[in-house]
Amino acid sequence: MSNQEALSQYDSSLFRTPDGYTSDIAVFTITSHQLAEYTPPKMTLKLMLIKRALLNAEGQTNIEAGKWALPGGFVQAAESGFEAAERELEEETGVSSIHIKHFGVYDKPGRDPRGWILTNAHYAIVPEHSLVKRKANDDAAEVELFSIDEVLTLELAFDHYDIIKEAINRITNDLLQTTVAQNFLPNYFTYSELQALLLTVTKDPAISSDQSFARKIKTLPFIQAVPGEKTQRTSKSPTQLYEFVDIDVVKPIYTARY
Amino acid sequence: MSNQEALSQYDSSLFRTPDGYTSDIAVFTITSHQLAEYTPPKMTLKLMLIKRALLNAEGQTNIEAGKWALPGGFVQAAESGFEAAERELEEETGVSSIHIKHFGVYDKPGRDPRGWILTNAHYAIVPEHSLVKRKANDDAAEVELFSIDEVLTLELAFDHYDIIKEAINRITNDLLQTTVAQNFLPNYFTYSELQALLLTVTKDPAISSDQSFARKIKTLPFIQAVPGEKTQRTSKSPTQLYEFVDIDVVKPIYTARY
DNA sequence: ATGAACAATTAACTAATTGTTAATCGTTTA
DNA sequence: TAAACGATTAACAATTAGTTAATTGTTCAT
Repeated sequence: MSNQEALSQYDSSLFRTPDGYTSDIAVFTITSHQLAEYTPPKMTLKLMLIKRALLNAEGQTNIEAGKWALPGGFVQAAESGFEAAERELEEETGVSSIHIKHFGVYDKPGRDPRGWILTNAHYAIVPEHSLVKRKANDDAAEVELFSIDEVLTLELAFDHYDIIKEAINRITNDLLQTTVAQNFLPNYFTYSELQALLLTVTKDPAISSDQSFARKIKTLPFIQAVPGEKTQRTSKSPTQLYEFVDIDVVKPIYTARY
Repeated sequence: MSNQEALSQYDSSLFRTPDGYTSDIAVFTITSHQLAEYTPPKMTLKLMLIKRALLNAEGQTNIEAGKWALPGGFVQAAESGFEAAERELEEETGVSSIHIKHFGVYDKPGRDPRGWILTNAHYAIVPEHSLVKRKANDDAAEVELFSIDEVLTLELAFDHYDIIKEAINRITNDLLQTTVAQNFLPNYFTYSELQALLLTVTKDPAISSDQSFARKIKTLPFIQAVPGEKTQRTSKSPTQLYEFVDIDVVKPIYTARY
């Protein structure tokens, strides 16, 4: 009794199967405003959306045309949903080998009027400069960055409201509870750059106080100073550069201070 | 140019679609050994697996027969993957309205020899007593609980090794960084019961020290003492009972102590 | 009754960390 | 040459953590 034997008896046409399998990507970036030279940046977390074109590549009326949506597309049989997300992100923004993370599946019956279509939701973190060379493809009429506050007020396609809401929630938690922050920063960064980044998603006084945060960063086991490396990009006096150490940290909420 | 018009032009038979869509559930429970009356319990985190039967319901050779696997099954067109997980968990264990959480999709090409079959991975938390009345269904020859250490040494079906590894990782993190622990405990619990639970996934001295933990629990904003409620189930002298308060907590790793 | 046993709780103390304000440093620029 | 300013260090009181020891409340064996 082998798997071969079992396989010969299996026939997927006996029951209904999905009509489509897609991957969507919430592409986050940080826009960094440096008000003047030698000052720390002010950062804002932004999400990239595309406006769905009126006509698709075949010249037919496009589904959910004119609404804002996450970039994405159909998964091919020879790839995983994750690989499809990588491919589509590359097609959409020209960015590859970047941080992408799966965070959910959206499959509520009726979510897509075309039929039983499932989507994998991912979020990606890309540096701002890589979005400059983004190009609209056939399906995407416009591409734009929205701040976290404004994005949920837009008219969004399909169930992308729910997906985006969860994406924002997820990246906020991950930024604070994991070391994904490193994907928004250069390899070597100053304490004030990391601080500016974290302040896009929290108001914790332990982070917003310069003195406390500068003191704290030296004790974090997943960050280390790079000996001798300094920069002047955030201040006139040369500032110590730090880098992430590749360990993963899980800190219980039961031992934190409140 | 309406969605109607666009829909009439959409034909999913033009491209290949998945051959099946399933949901699997990693069912965790805590087995609680109370060594004697009036003592705190020793707890162990366990995962429920089923041994795949040699023949399926139709009397045909079953796929991946004889291996240990996560319970699960096909998602129906009228339900979401999450609802399918709920339904299957209920069929498998008789448990409903319990904590279930989606944590990943497994869709690597070739993962299932029957074709392009995707699975949604969930984990569920069920009280130990509910697994007593579990019943084997047609596909499941045997049902057994395995400790976290031994489960990864078994011969597992499909890519369930990967799924289980991630499930363990996820529940460990969630137990420490969220308030899911409440799903393993009675509504009112003592500090030593919560402590025993957390010690199944961490060795943090701040948790393993009775004195520190008993002092700390009073300051946690998501746990409160239930006035006047005491129990003797963990000690001869009546012990204060606590309950979870329904707020969610996100504590940055950047402000923790190391 | 009496005391041993034991989990829960409190006390007490030292060490470490935090929030805060103030001072100092290094460099640019007017 | 000094003002400006971010980075860094100093200093200190307040809080918290880790630890050991003592106390409390109850059961149970004698």
